[in-house]
Amino acid sequence: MRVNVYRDIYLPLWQAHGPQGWWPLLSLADKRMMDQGRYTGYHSGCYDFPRTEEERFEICVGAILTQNTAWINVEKALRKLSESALLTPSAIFEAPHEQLSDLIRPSGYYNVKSRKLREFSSFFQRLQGHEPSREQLLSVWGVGEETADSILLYAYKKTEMVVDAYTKRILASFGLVDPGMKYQEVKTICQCDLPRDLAVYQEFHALMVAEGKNSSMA
DNA sequence: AGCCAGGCTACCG
DNA sequence: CGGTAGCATGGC
Repeated sequence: MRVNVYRDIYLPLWQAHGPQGWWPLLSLADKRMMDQGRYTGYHSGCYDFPRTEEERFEICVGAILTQNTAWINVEKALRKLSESALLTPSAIFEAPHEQLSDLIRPSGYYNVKSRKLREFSSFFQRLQGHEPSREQLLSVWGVGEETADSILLYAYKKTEMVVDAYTKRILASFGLVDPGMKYQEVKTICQCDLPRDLAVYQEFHALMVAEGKNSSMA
């Protein structure tokens, strides 16, 4: 019988790891835990986020900073931005490159990411609170397919599956995808077996990462 | 002490 | 088109 993504992958991972409560937010984090290198900004079992436009923007910034980067380092950068009152679109857009790149240094690629954040901040301001389309997001310099879908799924609660390196690796281990398969193809494979439900989509992606992280394969 | 992390762009053939 | 160098820090 053919592997079913929901029955054979999602449900077992849910049983193993439980609800992940993505996307993590600074406002929900315990600073003492964070100082020990443990991130605690999750909200397991609650999908009523973001609650404010500030939280929405924070998710977008995190989505850009986490490109090919461990979350622990993104968290440091986010906290620095927040402490310097630079976690708003206008502040980031107006900040000098030197200051911005210095604050986000821990998340790596700080010169490129500094530009990406400025470009995105400009875009976000122009939205005037409206929801961006996937196409609009992709038109922003520094936003690719995965980042666009992360923003749509977690910041705007759209049922768009996020496909990352872990997802491809895990689905490949089930023989569902070939290495080198395009983003959209993998996305379609995930979405066709999963109920079109926000919580399921968010948890599926988060569970992929949880599973991918603790099984240090390759 | 390497290896690698929740990618994307630019440029090459 | 597909393939790949470049970007960079910090944790394990």
